[in-house]
Amino acid sequence: MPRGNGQGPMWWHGRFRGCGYRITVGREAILDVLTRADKHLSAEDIYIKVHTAYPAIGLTTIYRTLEILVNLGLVFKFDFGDGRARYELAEGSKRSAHHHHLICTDCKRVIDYTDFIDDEIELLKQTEKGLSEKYNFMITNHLIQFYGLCDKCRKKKGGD
Amino acid sequence: MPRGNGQGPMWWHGRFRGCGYRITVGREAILDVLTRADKHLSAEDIYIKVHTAYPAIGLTTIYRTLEILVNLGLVFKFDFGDGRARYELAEGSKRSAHHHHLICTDCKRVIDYTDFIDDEIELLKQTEKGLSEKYNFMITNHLIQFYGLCDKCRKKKGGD
DNA sequence: TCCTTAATGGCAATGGTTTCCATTACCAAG
DNA sequence: CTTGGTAATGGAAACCATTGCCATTAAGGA
Repeated sequence: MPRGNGQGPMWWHGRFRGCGYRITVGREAILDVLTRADKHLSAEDIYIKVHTAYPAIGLTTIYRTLEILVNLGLVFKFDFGDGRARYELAEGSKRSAHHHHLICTDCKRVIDYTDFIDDEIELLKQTEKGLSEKYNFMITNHLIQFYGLCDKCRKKKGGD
Repeated sequence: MPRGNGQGPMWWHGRFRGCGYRITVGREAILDVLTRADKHLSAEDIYIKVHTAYPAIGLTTIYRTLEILVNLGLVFKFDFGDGRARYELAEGSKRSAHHHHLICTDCKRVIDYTDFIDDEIELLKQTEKGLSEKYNFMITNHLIQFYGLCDKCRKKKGGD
């Protein structure tokens, strides 16, 4: 069933095999769900979606596969503060242009934004360069999140 | 015992009382530990330190107090990816100039850096302004973290 | 097709954090 | 200085996302 959705002939197979990982039905299903999803999903979200098509696949496999994907850099793992991790396909795969997150600390809603990204990326590059040199750190990734109250929660809280 | 360490006459008492919270020995001890600490502590770290001076204070109280402090904006809560939250006093209190974090994904070491902060803050301000307007979001806080391998772990992994 | 071994699934275990509830102790009022 | 209402507390149990364990299954090279 997960035939790549016409989105290219299993772009990740090579990367997977190259690292000695086998291609399995479960892994294809998980990648398929991640590819279709246009927003961050929790492990359980993914489990539920995969489960409808492949009831045999267990939650443990979801976690194990996600760990591999994160390590391979194919998937990003986020913590939005509600106690469960969220996953989304790294850019370069298909969907999902590079974006950052705006998180409502009240209702936990998450907004992806791509505005201002160019300037942010530019600064990040410079900062990463400076930091790598000064601390002899090999930077592979970054996280930028803004926290606050979304419009709805602002109103709920009364006025400002 | 926690007499504010001569660092000012309980700067947080007013803020606390103003919100209807009572001043208790446990809370003073926790604030004291946070004030002395110059790095991020886990709830358990704090518990252990508080516990030596006040064995009667339980872990539950640590968590409850930290939650209040975070809500009041007196303390920041971080997730460095090792399964336990870290807390540190917000700037404006005493120590801790504004800084961001550099996290080793291998050994979980965390480096605080203040370099480049000025440029980052400048850009963040602009971005926050733009985002607030566009999404009608009241931004109260931000999180910037860089992930990668620290010098030691780079060597361990073999060269580059 | 066969065989080695990675991958899997179900369930138990883990561990940080939260909930519950009876008890304690702030602290404003008298 | 007492008193009383109620927030705060602690200890243990509950929670719950995530991980470990192990016997079973199946990828995929030979």
